[in-house]
Amino acid sequence: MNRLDRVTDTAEGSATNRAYRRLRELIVAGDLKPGEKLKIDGLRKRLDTGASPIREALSLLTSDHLVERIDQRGFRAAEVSAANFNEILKLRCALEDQALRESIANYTEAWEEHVVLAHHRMLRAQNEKRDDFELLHKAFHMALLANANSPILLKFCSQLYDLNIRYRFLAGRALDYQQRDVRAEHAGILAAAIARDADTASERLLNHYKLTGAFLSGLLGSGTLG
Amino acid sequence: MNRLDRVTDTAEGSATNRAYRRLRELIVAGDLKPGEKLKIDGLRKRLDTGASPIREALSLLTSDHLVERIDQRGFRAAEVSAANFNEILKLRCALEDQALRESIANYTEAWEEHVVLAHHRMLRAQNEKRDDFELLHKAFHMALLANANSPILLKFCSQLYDLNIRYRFLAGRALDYQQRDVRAEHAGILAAAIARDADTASERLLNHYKLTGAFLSGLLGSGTLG
DNA sequence: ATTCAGTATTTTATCGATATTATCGCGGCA
DNA sequence: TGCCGCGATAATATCGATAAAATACTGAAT
Repeated sequence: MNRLDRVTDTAEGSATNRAYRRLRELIVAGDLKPGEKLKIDGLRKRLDTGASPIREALSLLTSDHLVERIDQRGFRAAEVSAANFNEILKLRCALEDQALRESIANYTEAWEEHVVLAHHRMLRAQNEKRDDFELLHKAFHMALLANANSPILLKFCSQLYDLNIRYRFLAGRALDYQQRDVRAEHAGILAAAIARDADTASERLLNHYKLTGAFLSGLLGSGTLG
Repeated sequence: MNRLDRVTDTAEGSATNRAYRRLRELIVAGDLKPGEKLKIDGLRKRLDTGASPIREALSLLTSDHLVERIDQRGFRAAEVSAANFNEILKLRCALEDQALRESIANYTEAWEEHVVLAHHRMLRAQNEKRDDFELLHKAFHMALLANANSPILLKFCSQLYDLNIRYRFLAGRALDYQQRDVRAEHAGILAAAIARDADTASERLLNHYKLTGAFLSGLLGSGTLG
């Protein structure tokens, strides 16, 4: 593979990075099912790359709790369970509460503008039903927390976000976002955040998660998921 | 390398696992200095193994925030800074507070016995000045939190513990544990935990961390490190 | 039928080699 | 003198092959 081929590849960066992003997509979106054995050779063919990048990408994904590594017995996609889902929800609420409050405490105009922009981009994608909505939705939520200036906390939140969204995909993408006025919830969080009202912002944010959580928890309980 | 050689190796498990453990030791103990470039070939010779296990171990360590991976530019040991240290301390307090309270809320006799045992082993190692004290010290703290039944939270706490202990090593192992009656602090935490007094236990645990934290923060501020 | 041992097959883990990329140093030029 | 680009060097990333381990399979004995 020479330089020119590289450029025309679907994504830039090293083969490992591409494999990492692609595999994460596949797991989060549920194309690789929970508990499924991730055979190197199969993935090698599927992603059209060597075994080394695959192995390294899978190693990286173990840190995101999306892949489990069993010594000498390869990799498998992380299992899902109601307990796991509830743990993620609880942790998310605790960590994002803290991050959002610190973010607001460190208020700057630059941050406010970033958040407003992220919200607008998300809204636009939502209205146009563009397929990058999920990406921008995450970007909005991360933007809210970014001003906490706490890289580790932010990374934890990002990981938990991905773990959570995986359950949304498993439950069926269409189901959840029709039921409520999610736009209003987002707008409410944004408004409270830029008004520097940490209590209200946090309450709305956590409510936003808990509503989705209760909905998904119901599905999980009724055995809809794997 | 055949089967018999494997068994006589310093540690068991795959080459990747051995490299992972060894590299983590080296970084936490400060033998690999913060910010130091981690050249594959150098480590390959130092640990007497191939490049693949080294790369994979370094990938795993990035998830522990002990190694930074820069695409196409290799790996380096994570930097240290006062800001980073304070972030770790703050997060640790928040997460361990939650974990400890849940652990106590889920009280069982089996858990109580585990904690008592872990405490005793740590104490014995401390009295005999054995070199596995650090390992047993971590085991005691993790045992306190284990009953929260929250694997992700526990893993976060474990990672933060390692990140924190790294600063202790960098500051010089001897310095901190002479100043206070750490034995009494541990005993106090244990007593409150098995008395199921979550408020007291958490207060003592957090104080335990904050005392060490203030001490190290002082050293950091005076430019003793990095 | 069931269990067990031994064998065949699949899969993982690891090595050695190569291609690609970054880095360093030197000489020419403003 | 200082800076830019080019070539040499070093390091990374990746591949293909092999060794080691686990899994699946077969058939005999109970």
